Amino acid sequence: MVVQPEPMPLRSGDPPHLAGLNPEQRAAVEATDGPLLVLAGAGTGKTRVLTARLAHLLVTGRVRPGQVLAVTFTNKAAREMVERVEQLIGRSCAGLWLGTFHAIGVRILRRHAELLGLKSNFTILDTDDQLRLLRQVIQAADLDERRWAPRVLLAIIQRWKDRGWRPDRVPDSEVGDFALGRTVELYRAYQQRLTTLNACDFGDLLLHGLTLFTEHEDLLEDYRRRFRAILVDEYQDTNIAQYLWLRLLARDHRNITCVGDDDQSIYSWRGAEVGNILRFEQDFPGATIIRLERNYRSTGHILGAASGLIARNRARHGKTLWTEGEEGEPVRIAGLWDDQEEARFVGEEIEAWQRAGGALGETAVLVRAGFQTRAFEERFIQMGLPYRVIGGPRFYERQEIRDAIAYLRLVYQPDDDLAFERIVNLPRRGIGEASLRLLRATARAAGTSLTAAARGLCQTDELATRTRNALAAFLTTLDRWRGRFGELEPRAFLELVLEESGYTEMWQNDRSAEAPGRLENLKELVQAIEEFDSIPAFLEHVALVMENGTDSGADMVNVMTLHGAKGLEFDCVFLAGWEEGLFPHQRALDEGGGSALEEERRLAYVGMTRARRKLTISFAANRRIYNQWSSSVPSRFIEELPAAHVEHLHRHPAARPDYEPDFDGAPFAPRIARFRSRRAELGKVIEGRAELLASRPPVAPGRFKIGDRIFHDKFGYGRVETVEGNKLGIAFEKAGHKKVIDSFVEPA
DNA sequence: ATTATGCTCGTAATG
DNA sequence: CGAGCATAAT
Repeated sequence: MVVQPEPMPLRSGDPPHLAGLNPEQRAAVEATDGPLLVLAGAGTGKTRVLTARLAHLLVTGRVRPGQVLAVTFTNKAAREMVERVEQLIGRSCAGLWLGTFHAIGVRILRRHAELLGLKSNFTILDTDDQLRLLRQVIQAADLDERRWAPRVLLAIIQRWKDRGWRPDRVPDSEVGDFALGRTVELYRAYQQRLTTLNACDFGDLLLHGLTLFTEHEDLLEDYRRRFRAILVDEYQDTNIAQYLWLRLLARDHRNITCVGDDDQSIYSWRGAEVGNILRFEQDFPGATIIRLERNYRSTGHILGAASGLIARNRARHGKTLWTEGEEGEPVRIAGLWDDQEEARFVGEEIEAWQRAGGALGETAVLVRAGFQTRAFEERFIQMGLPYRVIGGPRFYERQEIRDAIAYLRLVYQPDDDLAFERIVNLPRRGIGEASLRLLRATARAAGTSLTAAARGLCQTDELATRTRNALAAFLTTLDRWRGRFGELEPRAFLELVLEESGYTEMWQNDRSAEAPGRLENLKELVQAIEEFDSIPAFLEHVALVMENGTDSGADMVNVMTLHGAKGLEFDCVFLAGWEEGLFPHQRALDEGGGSALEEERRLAYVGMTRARRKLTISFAANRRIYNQWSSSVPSRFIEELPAAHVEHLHRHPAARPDYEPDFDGAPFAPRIARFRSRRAELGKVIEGRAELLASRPPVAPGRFKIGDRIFHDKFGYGRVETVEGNKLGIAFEKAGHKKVIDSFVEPA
């Protein structure tokens, strides 16, 4: 049965967590046990439903906090959820297992580390550490690390871990040419090194969990009994390993709620599998599926344009967003000469927005690739337009922060060889590569850590006296710090280490441009550590989190990548650089098969649905890439937008008859023939329309006539009864008579 | 041990 | 073009 949803009247007796929910939302919140998939379109109140459902479970007494497992994708989302739930139920929900998969993974792993041959104080490695380690592994296998790049191996191993494969489980068919087909051997060696280092990488946090569960039935039973309700946010972003976790844990009671939007799955390159959300009904037979399609965010035109675009994808559940809000302005499309003109155009538009009373903080410029932000930054600086770039290198990934943390790690864990290598000669202590090689060889031969090997080596005369003294002094300093480890507050301790190590001084003496910023960051780190009771607690936090401290309060234009914009919304959004090769990105086009292209299209959809009121899409005919000019052709996504919701502001610059594209040396070169035919089309349209240049609609308007059989994403099959402009009256086979906009409908 | 020079490579970025 | 890394030169 399909019912056109009506806003639910407020019932006076409703508890706060149910107040103001629409019928679908309410159904999702109140659904009883069993697998439940909530397909929540952009701006349909997904977070609201998730928190309300959690509150509902707690308030009705169906579960106690300690019996709920709730997973989110970012720490930020986790924090927000705790906050909102506590607000809804009016008390603390301490004891709740709420966090990212990885945070929950660590928590479980620390409890049972010994079952995996680890100590419970194991270190969590980041990408940098992993690469160092893999380089060693590749070298140890007598392979040329220039031919076989550690990065590539890391990607391969990560991929395998994402799928839940330990070295013994990697299918033969997946062993590629890398390292002459010895990848599994390298993977195994890497895991061995991790164990000796008492370390895990991020993939292990999930993979080891799976090993625990599958090899210790009793333990799995424990957790199954413990978690009587499971909630998962952003299900479209889960990887196979995470899916396997959920399936194991939910097997008995099957009381699992997943919330997500297949149309917003944009992280396959990070291991996410849209398949998980598409397959939900097969994975959890008898599952209830609830669609949230009422959008509270965007205008009708924005929604119509975005829906028309995403409808081109095949791999999707299919939803039709609708709104009771106003139509608003059509989505505007602007063709500019080059990236600078694009930046100028956007800048002027933002000024106009501001003059009309709009806030800068409510505007955003979203780009596909990081380098695109530069043109905007330059222009905004020139104009004196306040802006901030969101994203960029994260705080804890910065060199100086990683160095400082390496000091703490080494003090806390003398066997942390990676930390040792990082800072043993930083600042310079005269312990060079040659000495380090000897140290490594000694450690390896004795099967000990570098610290232990260094101690031994200082008793012999194998090292030059100078080096030996330097090393001995370093070890003594470390031991002194270790002596004061428990006695000082974390902040005082960190300050002591930074001071006595000469690390701060190193940057003070550095004359380079970035040195002041680095000192600034170190200060921030010192501030940040104050919130923690102990250094170990701080290290754990750092390994898992550490946000980029941005002053999100200030009224500034937001500039970021499309990926970075997921989950955010703004009144006025600019989507820049809609050109073939850039967006969709060439890599996606090269891949063939179409699934990569579909992900690009989802990315476009995510970008468009960030906008509440005003949406402008732009493209440039010429762009500098790697400091080389190259010509481009408008993105296919522009043509795919339903004409009814779109307005063209400029004629395409490349439509000039005298325009000669220069595709030579372009990193992503479109086909010249394709370009020429495109130009011919654009020329024709310009003749027809002086000012407004309409894109070629996917199918000509007025394409439906009375009696046509059609298909609608939401209402299914039907027959056209009336036609008024772009509005169709349809007799649906299942859903009765309805008026719909023709862009939501396709010929059956 | 540090510094200079040459080479390659270039989508997105959480835990 | 320029960051990041590896090798060569001092």
